[in-house]
Amino acid sequence: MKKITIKDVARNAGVSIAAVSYVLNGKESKVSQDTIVRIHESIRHLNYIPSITARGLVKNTSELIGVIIPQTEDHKQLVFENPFYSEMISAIEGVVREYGYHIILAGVDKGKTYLDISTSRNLDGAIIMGIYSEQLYDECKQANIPIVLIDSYVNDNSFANVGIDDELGGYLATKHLIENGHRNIGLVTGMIRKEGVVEKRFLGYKRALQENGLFYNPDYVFENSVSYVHGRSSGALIADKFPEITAVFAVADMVAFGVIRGIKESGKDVPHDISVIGFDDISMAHMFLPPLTTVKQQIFLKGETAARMLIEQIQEKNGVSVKSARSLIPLEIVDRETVRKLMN
Amino acid sequence: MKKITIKDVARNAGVSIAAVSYVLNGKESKVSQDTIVRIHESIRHLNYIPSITARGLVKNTSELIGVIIPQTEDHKQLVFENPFYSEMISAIEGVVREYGYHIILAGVDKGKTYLDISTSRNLDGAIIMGIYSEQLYDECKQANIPIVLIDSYVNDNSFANVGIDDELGGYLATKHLIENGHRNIGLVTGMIRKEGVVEKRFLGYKRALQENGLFYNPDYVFENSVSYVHGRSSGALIADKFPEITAVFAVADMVAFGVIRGIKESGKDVPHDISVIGFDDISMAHMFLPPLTTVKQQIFLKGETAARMLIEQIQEKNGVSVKSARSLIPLEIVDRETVRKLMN
DNA sequence: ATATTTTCATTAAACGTTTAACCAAAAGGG
DNA sequence: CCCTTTTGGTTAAACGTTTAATGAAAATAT
Repeated sequence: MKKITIKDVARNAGVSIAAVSYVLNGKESKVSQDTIVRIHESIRHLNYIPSITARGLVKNTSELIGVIIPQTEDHKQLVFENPFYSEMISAIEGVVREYGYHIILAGVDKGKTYLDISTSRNLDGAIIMGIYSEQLYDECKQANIPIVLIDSYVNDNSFANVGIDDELGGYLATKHLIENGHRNIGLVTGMIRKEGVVEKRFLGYKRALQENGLFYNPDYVFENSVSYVHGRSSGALIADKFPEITAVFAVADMVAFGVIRGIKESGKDVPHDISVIGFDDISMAHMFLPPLTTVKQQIFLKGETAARMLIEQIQEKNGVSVKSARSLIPLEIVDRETVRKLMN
Repeated sequence: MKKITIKDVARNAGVSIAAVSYVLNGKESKVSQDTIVRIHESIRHLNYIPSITARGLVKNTSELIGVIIPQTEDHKQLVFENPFYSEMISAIEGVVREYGYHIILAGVDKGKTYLDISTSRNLDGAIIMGIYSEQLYDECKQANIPIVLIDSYVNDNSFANVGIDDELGGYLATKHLIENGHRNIGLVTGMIRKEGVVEKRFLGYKRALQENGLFYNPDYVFENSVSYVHGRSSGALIADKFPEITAVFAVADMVAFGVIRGIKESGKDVPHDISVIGFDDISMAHMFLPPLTTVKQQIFLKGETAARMLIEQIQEKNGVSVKSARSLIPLEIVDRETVRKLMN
């Protein structure tokens, strides 16, 4: 089955391919009403679909936007364990679709990849989430296409940015626990790297402690990975060995699920014996049992915002005003059933 | 910043662009050792990255594989609520990446879309999941690229296929409940459409009932959508109005989560008062509380298999042997904590 | 030494578009 | 009626590759 090209349409309509191209591109001033309809008929009749590839070659576009997400440790897979990413991707896809773009998923491997795919595929733009590597950013600058970063703090203002106030989030979470009468509060967290999201939350945790005259006890921070398993073992550990801890702040909902599990496995109850607050409010949070109290970041809005900012950049790329906007999505505690008010 | 093309490399190395292209494509027999290294040096020095777009034009490829997934009702978004899809995508991405492909996500809209994106983007192949529409399949045939269907029963053998034995799954689930002493078993399900996955599971449910001398009671099937909310309301309904029902089979884990929630909201306990079994074994299933007893389909393996089958098809596309393979991923009950053995 | 083959390189066409440049005919202006 | 503009159209170059065709020089065979 031969592929149908613009040439076929032109022949069928008895015009030049330029004419066809013009109507395809809405430059209808260049062609008469008559031929416009003739061309449209031919298109419809032949079932012609233009090649984005060919167009891309000359216009230097791809109608593709890259979504770069973290990979698993072994670099074999994208990090999809955490629904956080899926939800955001879903949001992103929803908006770019409106504009005729498709998204292409990719991870960043050590060294290689990003610049590669960006230039070899002629991406029209990219959204990078949850990654902070100077090297990556350098590549991005070279690639020189519109980019928006999600949840990145290492940004010398070269890129548009959407994120949340993680420090505030950590603060709010911890304060919420304190307000409910808790004094010995554990923190279950991933690796605390300078300038990382997790570090900010950790900082917020400390600030809340201090502002409320509580002592920061390093023994109460359980630092490993942002994962269910780490949560689970920490939960068990806390329940078993730290009877004074009455509440824990988990830096992500997935971690919180693990913590709760661990606590229960040690024969204690959430929230009766130990309260738990999470972070993110992934959709599973409200489905979980008990429904998880957490710091809600509007994941969907976040993705949407990023996508819109990107589109905007792409569209004004003529105007070159690569405004480095920064959008902060508001945070909010959603109080469900894993935090108990301590009366004493 | 000017884009670096093969031409630049050629000039820099003092050879023709053909020579460069040959070494790029591993046809090194066509060029001497000497120049090979010179060219490689130039490539490295100029930081040259070939344009997949341009190559695609002439080779009629894109190194892109389409992953088509269902959309939400309003057609605004891809269905990502159910982690089932994310997990599969993750698996798919993992394998196609090995071969240098990227995946591009798309939904199918009424009428349009699939054929469009397939031909306009020159997809090298596509994986279609969870969709059964004759129209779509017709389009696929026209598109004439390698395709593998996941979880589809309407297949006249034109396409490769990976799925599970859903009927058996439904059967196993139900039998498991029966073996644990349950006689009045509810079914919470999405719309039962002919030839759909859900129908098969329903059929398995009925068969298990019959084979064990149990009466099939239509009042016990709660049919609406494959969603948490439907599960939740059904769970509540069952707990409230159907005291004789001691176990329910939910056609998906997400539904099961809802059912459990609904039951608990009505003041009953799972599994003490009512047992629940799910289907899929998404990763959340083992994290849930109580950990969900479910029919495990190896989602990851499923995605991987589909991807491998697709790659295979793509690679032998010369040999034209578009073998319409069908791969069945085995099923297995994983017994966790939501099914209780009834002693009576 | 001649004929043949192999090796290494180049040229140019092709892939399917877009778009600047060009042009003829028609329309409008004086 | 001539000059200018507008309208509706075409031609051809360009985008960055791949690859068939071609050919000159070197190697091998006779």
